[in-house]
Amino acid sequence: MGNEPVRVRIAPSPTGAMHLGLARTALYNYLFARQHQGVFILRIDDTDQVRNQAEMLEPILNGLRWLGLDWDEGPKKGGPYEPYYQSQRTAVYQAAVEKLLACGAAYLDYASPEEIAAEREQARQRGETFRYSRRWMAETAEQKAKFEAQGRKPVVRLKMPQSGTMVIEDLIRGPVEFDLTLEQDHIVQRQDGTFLYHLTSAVDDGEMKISHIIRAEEHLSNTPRQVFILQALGYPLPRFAHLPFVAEPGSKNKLSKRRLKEYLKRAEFKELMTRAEAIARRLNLTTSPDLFNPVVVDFYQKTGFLPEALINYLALLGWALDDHTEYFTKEELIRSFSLEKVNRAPASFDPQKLLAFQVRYMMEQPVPVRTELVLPYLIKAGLIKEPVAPEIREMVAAIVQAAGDRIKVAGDILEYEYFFIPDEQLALDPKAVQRWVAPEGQKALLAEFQAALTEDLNFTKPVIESLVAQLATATNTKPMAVSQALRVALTGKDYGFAIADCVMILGKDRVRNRIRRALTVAQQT
RNA sequence: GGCCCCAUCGUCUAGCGGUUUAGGACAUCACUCUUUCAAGGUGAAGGCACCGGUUCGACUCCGGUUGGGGCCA
Repeated sequence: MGNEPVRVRIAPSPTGAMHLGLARTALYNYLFARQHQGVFILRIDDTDQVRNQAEMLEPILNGLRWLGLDWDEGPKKGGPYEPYYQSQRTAVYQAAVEKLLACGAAYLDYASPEEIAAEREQARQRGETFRYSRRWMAETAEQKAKFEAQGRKPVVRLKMPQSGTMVIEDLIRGPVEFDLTLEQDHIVQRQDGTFLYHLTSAVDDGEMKISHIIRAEEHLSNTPRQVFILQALGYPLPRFAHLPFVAEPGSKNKLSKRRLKEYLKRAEFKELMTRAEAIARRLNLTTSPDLFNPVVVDFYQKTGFLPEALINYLALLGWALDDHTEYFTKEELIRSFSLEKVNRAPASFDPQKLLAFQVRYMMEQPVPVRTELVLPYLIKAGLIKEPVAPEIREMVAAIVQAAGDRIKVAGDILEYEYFFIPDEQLALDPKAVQRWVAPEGQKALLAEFQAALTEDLNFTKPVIESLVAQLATATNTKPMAVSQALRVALTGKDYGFAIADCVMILGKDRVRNRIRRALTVAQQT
């Protein structure tokens, strides 16, 4: 293969969602292409002719763009081998089938499904592996005429070699041997003229001069017949690399969108989902498994993950450079990636580890960047207005700063909606009020703090901190009593970040309002 | 059912015959720090599926068993 340019591809079907497994396959293809200054192709396997083609494809295009896995040839990009939609390539497939027929690599078969089934049943009874007898094969005009006179309609079958072995040199698995006597004469074109996957896939790979086929292991068993097609058609053979599955948590099953409910029984999935649902609720997003599913890339985009974090995590799901390097920029991945180091065993998806990567990437962003990431969520939730006023932006930045890594994904900002809602609408947790505000001593503390907030008070964080401390010593209570009373009054909750930060974020007036209101509420209970 | 693939801590993995009392990361647990909640710091627990063989020596090589997965039916 030496000097052949590297051309790789992914060939997804427009399914309306971008599965994580596809994302990882895309990533590995992308990395391999970039590393070799090659071409990354996106070809759409839409032979099933779904309705709303464009709509069903959009999530995949969007997912690839969001992840920064730009394709060089394909939809919206064009390229020298257009079209990149299989539904528009029937002429190519027809020509390929005719060539296969002409060279004897395929034949017209006039058997009825019942006849095939009968043969299969006989083989089964004899305890043999079924292999079609080719009894209704027609290779000459006379045979054709004879069968057609009987009213039969043909399909096109591959005329697979009936002896020998085929060895696929897989770049990840090494040599894989197949016994050709066990291969079936698979149909490549149905009676209605439509083409089967193996045909379209192999023909396109040949036509598009794909040099390396990097795809999921589910295709490994199908490789011999694709190789047969490729060879019969005279295309140079690409190299193959079969990737292990992205598996579901706790098993080696392929991760599936449909089994979300089961995954949610696991703590690590549940935690992620709870976090995401809190965001979705405030954004009024539907949380049906079809539209909001952690198995799908879109989910992470919606909740405010950084694409870099997903990329990094996905890269390590089935590949490792060495025993210690965990954090890679995309450039580093392009430099270090190698198919030889891809694992052979399925790797199960762990949302917790993904989240750990996310936190790391998030915290690497300086506050102004995190602030910008977070603003769209506040706007979408209707907590702030567009355009964002400078003082609001400043306040958000202060929240982001104070929250630190409590804001793990951008959508987590919505946890702090209490800073944005009007003082009189703040929801106070009754239990928290009961404990930290209602007792006489606690009320007195709040009143004292209120009194200390004079007009001329130098309103800075250190001043607030010492105010809290002084108040505690003066009243002979623990600082915690003061800070918790304030916290509940100001945020409605008994947990959150440093109390001086809360005070500073709200500002003197709002702090006064909220203390006053908390005292009133406490009075009523 | 036939064929193919796979098998190191709960999870992702390093390990490509001796450097290994099997290393790291996430998660877990304990302790610590702490003005709540997080975070931080320190530490702990936890694994080579099994059985044979090859070899002076196997996590590493070979065979088998078991288990898991895929493809074709």
